[in-house]
Amino acid sequence: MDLDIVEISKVLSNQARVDILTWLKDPEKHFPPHRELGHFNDGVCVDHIRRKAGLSQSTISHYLNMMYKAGLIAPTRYGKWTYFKRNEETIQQYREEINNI
Amino acid sequence: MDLDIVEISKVLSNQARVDILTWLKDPEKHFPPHRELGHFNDGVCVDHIRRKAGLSQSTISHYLNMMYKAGLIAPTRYGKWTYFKRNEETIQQYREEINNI
DNA sequence: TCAACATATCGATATATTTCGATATATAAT
DNA sequence: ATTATATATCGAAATATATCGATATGTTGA
Repeated sequence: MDLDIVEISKVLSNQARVDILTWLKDPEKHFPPHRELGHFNDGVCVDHIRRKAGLSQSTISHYLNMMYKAGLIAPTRYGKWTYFKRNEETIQQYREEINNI
Repeated sequence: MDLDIVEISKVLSNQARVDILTWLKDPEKHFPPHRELGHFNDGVCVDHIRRKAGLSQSTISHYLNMMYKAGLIAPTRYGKWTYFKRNEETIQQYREEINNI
């Protein structure tokens, strides 16, 4: 699992994606509760992220997918909802790479 | 001095620029000595970086300029040579920002 | 002053990213 | 079955980035 620092840096080259990543750090603070789920254990649903970011649904879906492919977030599907939460392991690995840069 | 995390991430979104930054960490290891200057106290001249990276002179100049504008490196001019060295302060600030992400 | 050299800037083209609306897919509710 | 809802994918246009060769600028040395 060698981290691709360039790929992760591309994710972080966009303010909306940086915002999403930091919002997901503390969902209670940044998002309304999920109606169907009483918690944020698996992260936040795409629609909440879309509303908060103010971007189109397709753009958000695309951003989340690239963040997922870079290993920064992980999806969980419950019925028709997809929840995304941070993948702290990759984030920590990126921190360590940056510490060596 | 609020660090622009997006701007710095853009710099790091390219392998050649990441390489340059890491090479500059240990010039003795990565570059031949300067003919006119017996040291790397002010960093490494553009032409050495160009040779090592294998990119055109204009591309290297452009990269170094964007790295400079992001605050990651600092130039020193001696005669016709420009030497670039790392700006550890900004690099450290970026590390700290990433630690909070 | 002039030629040679190091670097910066300009202009151009190819590729990548951003962002959207439209459409497809999957699930849930009626 | 049909409709409504959530998300994903597709196709496209606008903008940005990558990268080069050519040219300009500044400096040194003959």
